[in-house]
Amino acid sequence: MSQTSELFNTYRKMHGLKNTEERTKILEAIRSFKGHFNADSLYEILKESGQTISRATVYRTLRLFTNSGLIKETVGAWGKANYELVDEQSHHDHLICLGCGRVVEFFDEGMERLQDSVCQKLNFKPTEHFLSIRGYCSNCVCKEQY
Amino acid sequence: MSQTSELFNTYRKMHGLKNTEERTKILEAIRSFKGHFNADSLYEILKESGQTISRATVYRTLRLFTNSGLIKETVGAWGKANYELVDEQSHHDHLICLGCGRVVEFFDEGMERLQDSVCQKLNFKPTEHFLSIRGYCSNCVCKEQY
DNA sequence: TTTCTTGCAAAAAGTTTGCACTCTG
DNA sequence: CAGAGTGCAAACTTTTTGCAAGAAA
Repeated sequence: MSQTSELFNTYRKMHGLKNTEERTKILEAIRSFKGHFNADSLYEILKESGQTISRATVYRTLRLFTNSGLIKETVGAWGKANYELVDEQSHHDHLICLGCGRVVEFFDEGMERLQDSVCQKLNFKPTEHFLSIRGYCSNCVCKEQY
Repeated sequence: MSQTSELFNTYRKMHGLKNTEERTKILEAIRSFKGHFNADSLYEILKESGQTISRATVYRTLRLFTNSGLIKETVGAWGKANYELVDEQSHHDHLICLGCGRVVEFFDEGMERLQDSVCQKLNFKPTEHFLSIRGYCSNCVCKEQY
């Protein structure tokens, strides 16, 4: 059994919650879908794979998974709650487009090194960091309103 | 004239926008109200001071101020867009010590430049960023062995 | 006078909830 | 069987938009 499933099962048993087909399917969808998602995109992914689960259940399950530490809310664009699978292995930073809402993950070696050197200068021993840059992607930069 | 007003006026003239009482009042309210706010709290603050401005105008003005760089969206509470006044002087990133919990603010010119160059490389036009580094400060680094 | 702004009300977008029915343990 | 979970639809919250009237340049 996978690590994420265990994490959830522990939480589930601790809280007297039940194992249902819906929850299993939603977890599978999240794990097969690499990257960021929100309630609506998850709902659509499930629907496309022929497994329609009501929006209400999707929302309820997202809250449940968040509480159990399986997924986490991430910094996103406007208005919507954004999530990603919690995965300590893969570090990346985020570009968040305020135009289309897309979140692009990136990794820049120079940035990592510079952060280390800044830490050294400040006598700080880093263990992890979180960097998000908001702005407009190439598709949206020209459409910027107002 | 204040720096923030100038910032907005420059943007305003560049885009052929007009100066209105509503915009002035909203800017004043934001500046007198230290801290984070959202569309609704701003609407209420204005209403309490006897200057009711329609919600539509509040929302439109917030978008305008955001685009002009006067305020910025911040990582905030659920579901709502959260804002704070942009203060160029006090832009900083965060070092968060996992030992003592202290948050050290820092600013590194090279880091700012590198972020811009990464964005350029990825064809992304940045408006703001958040960087937090977790780790151990010099006081705590020696106690880290448990 | 021309163009931008505003308020209103309606609509859209995102999320939550009550209820009756269904399924897990 | 009891307690949880689900779908549906309605309700709610937050934000956007069309339009006619009003104000700035």
